[in-house]
Amino acid sequence: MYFNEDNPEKENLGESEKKIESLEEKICPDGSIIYDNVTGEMICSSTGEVVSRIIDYRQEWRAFTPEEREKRSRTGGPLTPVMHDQGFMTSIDYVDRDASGKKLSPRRRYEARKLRKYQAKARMQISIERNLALAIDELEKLSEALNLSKAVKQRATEIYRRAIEKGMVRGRSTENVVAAAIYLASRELGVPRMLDEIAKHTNCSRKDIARCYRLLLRELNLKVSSVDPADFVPRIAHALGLGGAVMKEAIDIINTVRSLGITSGKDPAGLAAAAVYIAALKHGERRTQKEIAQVAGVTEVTVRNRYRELATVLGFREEEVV
DNA sequence: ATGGTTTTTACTGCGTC
DNA sequence: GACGCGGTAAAAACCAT
Repeated sequence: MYFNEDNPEKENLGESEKKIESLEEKICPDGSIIYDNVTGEMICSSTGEVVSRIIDYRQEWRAFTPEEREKRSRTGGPLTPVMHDQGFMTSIDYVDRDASGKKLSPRRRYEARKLRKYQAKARMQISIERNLALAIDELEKLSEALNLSKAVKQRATEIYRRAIEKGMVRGRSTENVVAAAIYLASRELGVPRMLDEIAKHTNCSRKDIARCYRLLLRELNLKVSSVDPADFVPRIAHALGLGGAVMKEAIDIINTVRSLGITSGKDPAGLAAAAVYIAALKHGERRTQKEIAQVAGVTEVTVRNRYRELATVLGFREEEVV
């Protein structure tokens, strides 16, 4: 069992998501379009042909509170000033005397103190910026390897920034936190990457990333709804060269089964894998359990177990379809 | 720390190509 | 015989208490 929050309802989506939906209707009136969130292709489920490639209209950041919205809008002047001037770093002596050794007046002392305080803050800012720049480098490389969308990248950056502002990176490897941020961001945006997949491209173990991910959730007070198994379907089907019709079928299977309680507590990738297996069978495009398990990131055994459950619930028998 | 649930690992038998 | 599939037992992983 991976994540057993049980939250079947979809988060309501932003304005721009609606734009995509209306686009779907325009192209295919029966609504049977599948959006492949890996390639960004729209696929007609009846013919399986790629209808169009679309770009992601969504903002690459999300705001949960008005303050955040304010903070993340990039129009207008920068709210967190970046210090270019190294000369600004000249430290102000902690002795309350001026250059000639004379004691400062109370007024000037106050000002000096204020300046020191501001300077400390600025120094902090700079160290954060420097670390962030390094992290963004790593993040860029990783998301390149993982084919991540801009939105996910941006969100991951935001998450990392908040993590570092909380001082969470100290004592942890940057790579680890970056990986966790990416994992978190990809889940938030409904394009989940699997832990193993991320771990494969880093020097971090899956466990480390998972631990770090949990920490991020806790420290930043973030809440992520459980992964929708259907989100995995396009990835799996695509990797096996299966068409849109099979994807649609698999998603249908998941949706009909969703309410029956079989899904809770189970690895969503396993369920998606089994659904694709059945869907492929139904369409006479058999793929072996081994193949599916491999691309889904689960074991054959898990595929089998989910398959068995699905088959009994759906009353599915292989002989029925040829 | 402990227990309960789930996945993984490893191994076996059976049927088919 | 190799391969796909189904099953099982024991280990490992995960979450909650």
